[in-house]
Amino acid sequence: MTALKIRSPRKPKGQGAERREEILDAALKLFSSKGLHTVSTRQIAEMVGISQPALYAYFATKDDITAELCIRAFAILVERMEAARADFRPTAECFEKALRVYVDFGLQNPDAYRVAFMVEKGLDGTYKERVGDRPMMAGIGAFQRFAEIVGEMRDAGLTHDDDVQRMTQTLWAGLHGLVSLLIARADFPWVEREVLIACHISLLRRGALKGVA
Amino acid sequence: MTALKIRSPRKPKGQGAERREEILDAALKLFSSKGLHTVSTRQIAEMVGISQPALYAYFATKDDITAELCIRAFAILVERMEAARADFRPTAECFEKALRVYVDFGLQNPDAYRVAFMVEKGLDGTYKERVGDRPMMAGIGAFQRFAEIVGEMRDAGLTHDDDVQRMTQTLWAGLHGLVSLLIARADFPWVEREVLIACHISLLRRGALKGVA
DNA sequence: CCCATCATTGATCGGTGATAAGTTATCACT
DNA sequence: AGTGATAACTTATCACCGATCAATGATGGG
Repeated sequence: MTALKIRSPRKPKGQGAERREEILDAALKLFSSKGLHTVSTRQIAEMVGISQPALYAYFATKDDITAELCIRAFAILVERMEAARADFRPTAECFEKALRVYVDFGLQNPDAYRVAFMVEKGLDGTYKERVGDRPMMAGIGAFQRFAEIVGEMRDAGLTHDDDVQRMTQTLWAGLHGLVSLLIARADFPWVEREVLIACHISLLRRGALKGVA
Repeated sequence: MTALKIRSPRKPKGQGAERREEILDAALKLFSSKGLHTVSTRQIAEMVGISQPALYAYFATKDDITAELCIRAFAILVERMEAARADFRPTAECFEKALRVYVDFGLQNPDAYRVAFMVEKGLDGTYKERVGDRPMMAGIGAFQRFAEIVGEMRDAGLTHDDDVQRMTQTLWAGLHGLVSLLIARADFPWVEREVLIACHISLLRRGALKGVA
């Protein structure tokens, strides 16, 4: 019988279909500890336990690996933003809490954050051509969740700026600056971290909202 | 005569001592057009008109070239910050102008800015060991000029926060976020750039200063 | 005129991302 | 069991990278 045979996945030497996950895990681990540029495909392959060319069966390019990690990082961020939006009401307190969700995400997932927002993508556009703008689309997705929250604040008449996109981009930039600097320049003589974060978020809140000086 | 012979610079084939400047000029030009990672020492050498190993007579490492460019760029920033401070009076207008000096500098020297604040320095510290923190120190020099301006605003009783370091770090993070994202994510669907900058600076000003809602 | 000096170079090293061709193992089907 | 197709993987290799080194060649001093 076997009227219609479903192609079953083979698992010859390694764990088969999980191989791709193993590669991503190894890559993220290595990127986190050694930095993106200093990690080679051979190192990734060695950690997975396969030969270096074997990677290219799952990813066309090294950049594709980082792009995939980037997309996943954004997915996590989207998840958290949606959670934050679930019990959101347009108040200054909720607003600050949403900003903190972003900061906490970045600081709790510094590796993912690095890959998502701090990776240098060549100016000539070769990266974009090869990898497509899927990572960018994922980023915009996360951004839009944030925009929805800002939109609710605007609708409640609490924001200084009526343009949601503009205000969201500004706030995002403000948050990203703090997170990226804390991650990339951990050895800078920062003021105590929690104090700095609270101070920064307060500043953004004062700058964004009306009548909460 | 010639009681004391000054070592006269030799100019065997090229222009001698100016060679170093030529290298820096070529490197900056290439970095600007093609991005930091995709430019090779051979390309730099070819543009200067010398062989690739000849570079290493002037710079110990490729990173040293970028570091030198970075330091020079920040010298310019310090210069601009001091110029901004020269005719600075503790008003909201002057304050915004100072913020804009930083943003303009970053956008006009994206490669130097990258090297100073956005380049991934392997967490193992190999980069730092080779090149030192001279680029970052140069950046911090500019940071301190900025702190002086914030200090004047505080002394005039215009800031929300009395702690100058804390406030300066917060503002710096806010500015850095905008600059670094505009540089690294140039293809993001940003609101019109000038508008976004103005909006961002206004937000930071509202968040930092009292009674200028 | 010769020599010491030093900027400069071709050759080369280990390492990189990526490709091509060949090998092995598993499958469907007889 | 045997066969062909194919997926998974490997070895060998390519062009290029940053960096090093012995050799080259021009220069100025004695």
